[in-house]
Amino acid sequence: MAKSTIYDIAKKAGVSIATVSRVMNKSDGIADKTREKVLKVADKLGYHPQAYAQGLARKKKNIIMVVVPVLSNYFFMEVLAGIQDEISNYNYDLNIFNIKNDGATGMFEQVDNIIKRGWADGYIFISTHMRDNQLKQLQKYEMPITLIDEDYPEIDSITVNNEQGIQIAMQYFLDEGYKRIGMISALKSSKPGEQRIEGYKKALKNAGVAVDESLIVAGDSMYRDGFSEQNGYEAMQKLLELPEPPEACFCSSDIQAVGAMKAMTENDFHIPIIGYDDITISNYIGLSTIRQPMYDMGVYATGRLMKRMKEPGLKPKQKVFSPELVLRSSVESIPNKTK
Amino acid sequence: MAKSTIYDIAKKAGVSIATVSRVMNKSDGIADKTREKVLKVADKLGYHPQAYAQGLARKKKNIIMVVVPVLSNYFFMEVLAGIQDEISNYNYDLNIFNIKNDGATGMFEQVDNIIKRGWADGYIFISTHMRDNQLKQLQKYEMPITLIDEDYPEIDSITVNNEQGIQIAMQYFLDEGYKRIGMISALKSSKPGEQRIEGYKKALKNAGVAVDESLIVAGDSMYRDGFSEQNGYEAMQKLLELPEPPEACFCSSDIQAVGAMKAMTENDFHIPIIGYDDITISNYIGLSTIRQPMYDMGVYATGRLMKRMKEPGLKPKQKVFSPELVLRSSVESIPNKTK
DNA sequence: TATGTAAATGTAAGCGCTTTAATTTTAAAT
DNA sequence: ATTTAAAATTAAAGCGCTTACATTTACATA
Repeated sequence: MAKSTIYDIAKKAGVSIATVSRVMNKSDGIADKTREKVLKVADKLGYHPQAYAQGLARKKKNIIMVVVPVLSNYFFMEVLAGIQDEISNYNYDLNIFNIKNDGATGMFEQVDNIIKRGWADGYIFISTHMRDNQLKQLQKYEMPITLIDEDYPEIDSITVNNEQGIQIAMQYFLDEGYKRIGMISALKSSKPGEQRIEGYKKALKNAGVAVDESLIVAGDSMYRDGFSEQNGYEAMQKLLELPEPPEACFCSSDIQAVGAMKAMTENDFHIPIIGYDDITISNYIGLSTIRQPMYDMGVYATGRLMKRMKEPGLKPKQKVFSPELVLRSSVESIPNKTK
Repeated sequence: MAKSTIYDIAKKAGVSIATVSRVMNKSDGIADKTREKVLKVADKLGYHPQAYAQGLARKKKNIIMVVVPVLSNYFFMEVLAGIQDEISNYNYDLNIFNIKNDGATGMFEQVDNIIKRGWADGYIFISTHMRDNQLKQLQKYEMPITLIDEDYPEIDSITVNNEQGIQIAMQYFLDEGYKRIGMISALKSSKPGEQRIEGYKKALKNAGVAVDESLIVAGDSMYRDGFSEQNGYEAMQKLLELPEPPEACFCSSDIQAVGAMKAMTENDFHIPIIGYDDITISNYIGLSTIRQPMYDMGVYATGRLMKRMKEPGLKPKQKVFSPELVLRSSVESIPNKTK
């Protein structure tokens, strides 16, 4: 079945292409009889408007594009679920574009190209972690953009107050009387990596506790910037090998905490641990965590983008969600053999 | 910055649009001097070819589209990671299209529309579970398609021998001397749901063990067709409430097994359990499982699709991967209080 | 200097659709 | 039977690009 065009339908139905177009677009001013005739032919020929031709002729693509640096990641999955659910309330299709984080081409260049090429009517960028001057550049394309997990004053953005999140976790530990608190970081040079380390130090300082740099560790595998089970596993190994292991541990992500817990089990040495994110699984494995409302962030971001697409003049808005401490069995202390 | 077209560049550079087009496409037969001149202007005006116009003019979009019914799912994530990595070896962009599984519009109608609209040069459908006559329909669009996790003789497909997988797991339990083996299913009416139940029964029959229907259970929450932690949790609750609980348990997916393990912990009643998939986390929580080479499936599917795009005449090929039993601590028996 | 050839560039048609403005048809009003 | 306004339809331009074909230019050869 060679694909048919609007011309084929028009000819076969004995009308002009304009009429066919109108029928397909459900625009009115078409006699019922004509509509039926056209529809019947279109159906028989398996006709459907070509997305690219439509996109060119209209100035609209009816596409929202979400750009993520990596797919296999819980955080993105949850956020995407929110976006997905919310977008189904509008007449837009969702396209996910996965930019390569291979260093060969920078994040920015790729994002820049995507926008320039005009793929969609609006964009959501998740955790692309671009620099301010780069974000500024994007802005001048005058395209509706919403940022998730990063912010820039002139673009709509959705973030979580990370510093506050860490603060809460650390405060809990401090209140419990722990002073030597380990910190499992990820790629230290990544923006979220940096932020969390900073928050950790700040919390300690506020409590008047000296920072012991040796308690801040990351694993060696840097796949996904270190936000992986393996990385957490390696990091905890290191912590436990310390002459004086920490009494408790804060972890930059739940997924790393999963690895860290394994390391503890294997070494038969358990310290209270708190992760970050509250991915679905955490609830099932008893992992305490700082909850980020990932799903809600996706929903909110989508709503905001839609709004901006309607009213481009809107003043940029920075939405900051608050994290929340969720306590589960992982903070119960289990008697350990003394080292 | 109003977006510029090829005409703007041509005018400003004092050449024809054909020349600009040639420069942008790196086609040869362009004097170095001209190229530089054009490039400079293009750069200054922030020009980049419009994807939709290009797609229309050429007949090629340089896009591979992966269609999935749901995103927040480990299986898809892993498969996608494979696709993603493999595709980066070719000059194609990856687009993920997420069809809504809301019953309002059937899977098929959505998939059909996507193909008809001509979004991409090739498609990969993951777990869309369409019926044979529907798949047959798609086929006549003569578009390169590869199926993952479902098969149809006339379309390239990648699957795992599910029956074999269950067989292996059951055999292990039977060899260990268990006779009352529970089966945590998912949505029983789903294609994979059915398959796994069938495999379970077959394995028992082969071993001459009577099937006890009350040992085949699913949870009540049917979000994601029951392939969720919650569903597994509920299912295991049911199993443990049985007058005579099973001695071991096979689980349709790792993610359900995670929930099931929680139920066991809460009830302080442990039986050996084997999941299905081998998602990354399983290794870290000691979950035994039947490994599906998800990543490899993604890689293979992509390679196959590329090949078909080059040689459309290829005879359809059904690739079947073999599953593998991975034993971890979850099959160790832990003494339980007698009920 | 005239001529042939290859390289460089330009012209214009066309990809499949939308949409404005113009035209034709229909039906209501006189 | 006319006139007229409204409804239905069509013609044609244009969306931004590619590309086959035509034309021009540059240069070597006779």
